Amino acid sequence: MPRKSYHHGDLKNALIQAGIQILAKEGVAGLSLRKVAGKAGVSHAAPYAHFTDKQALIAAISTEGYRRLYERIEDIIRQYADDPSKQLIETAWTYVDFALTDPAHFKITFSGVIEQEKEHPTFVEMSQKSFDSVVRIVEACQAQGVLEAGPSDLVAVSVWSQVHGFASLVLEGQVSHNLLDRMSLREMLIFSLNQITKVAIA
Amino acid sequence: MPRKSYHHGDLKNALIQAGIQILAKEGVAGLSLRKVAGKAGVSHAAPYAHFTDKQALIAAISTEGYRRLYERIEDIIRQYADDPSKQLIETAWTYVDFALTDPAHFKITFSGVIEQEKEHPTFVEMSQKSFDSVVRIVEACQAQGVLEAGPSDLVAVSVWSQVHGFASLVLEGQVSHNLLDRMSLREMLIFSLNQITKVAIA
DNA sequence: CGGAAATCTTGACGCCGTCAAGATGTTGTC
DNA sequence: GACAACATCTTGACGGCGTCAAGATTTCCG
Repeated sequence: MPRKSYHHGDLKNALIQAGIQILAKEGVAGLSLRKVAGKAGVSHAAPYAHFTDKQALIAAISTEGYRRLYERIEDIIRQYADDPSKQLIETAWTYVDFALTDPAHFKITFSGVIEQEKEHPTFVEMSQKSFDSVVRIVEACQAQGVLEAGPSDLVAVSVWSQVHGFASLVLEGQVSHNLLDRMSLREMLIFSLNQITKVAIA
Repeated sequence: MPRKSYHHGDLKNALIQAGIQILAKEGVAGLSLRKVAGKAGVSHAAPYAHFTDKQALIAAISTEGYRRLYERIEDIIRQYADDPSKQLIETAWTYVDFALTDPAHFKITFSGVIEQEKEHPTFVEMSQKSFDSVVRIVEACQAQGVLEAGPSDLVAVSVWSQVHGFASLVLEGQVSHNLLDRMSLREMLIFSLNQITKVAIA
């Protein structure tokens, strides 16, 4: 889409969105600043008015990924306000669903492509908020005896590890065809979650 | 190290080792075919006699990472032949230890940097062998009532997810300082494993 | 021994991230 | 309303990158 004026108006967000689209179409390897600029209809060096370097754009795209996840988690918490088990399952599934729906965006967000995360405070903040949401779900589950008692942040790390690991394994194709023929990914995920819960959930 | 003859002799392995060293020193972003070639003392296009493209070299480096893990797992199985719980813990820890000791090599091996894995059969074979080792440990644990009964490959996916996820979270810095001050990573890992075992292990 | 095959070098191409210099538009101040 | 300061964007350049083609060198095998 061409722009009317010399100035774009909202180039920063346009670059982030263009980046997400390129990730979806061409994967992590296909993401270049020049292509992102081209897609947004500006010259190849224009992004440097908004991002100090490529890592900064990647950090912004990652932050957007975390924001997307965070908002879905908050929706789920609201939707199943009185059912912590359901919150746990649906949050886990939304995580896996993100990985399947937008693999490259998921990878760049959650697979440590960002090198110096400390230099990107909004990224750290967004990931912290997401983790805090999980802690809240864990605490609700503990209150109902669904999850083992103990420090909620520690249990949350276990749960998050389980789900993150499962999503990663699926993306890497490490889940065998043999297994995939027998049951769906959602069933496998729920099975895995039931390994760490005190009582069965579904 | 200079070489005596026009032909290198074992350039293929030299390139893989050079790649692993560069990963250790400069991270994933610093890995280029030209630097690898330079480190091995050959011209910039020499690698193309042994690898079809950069992805093929990355696949070889990843395969080497899986081989390293596989050999350690087999050592652990032998060392604790009559103690499945110990096998489980030490295998999990060797996985996390790999991530901490050589983060870039770990990432490139286990974090889906390889795009078209089907085109690299030795990589697939090595990852399959590693997974099979885990399945054997799981079955031994199930026989002793340490892990829940059920399809061993399915339970193995749960265990592997847990450990892989934990290692990834640690690498990404998602484990809070607050938590790290209270206990060691090994303690956290053992806590997580105990979430999925029927009886306490240590 | 001689030619085929494997291995390595050289040189080139286009794409990339990044920087410097300058053009263009916007905003705040008197 | 003019104009200076500023933010934004363009143009052009640089070295490094992955990759390919052509040719040089060495090894292998009939």
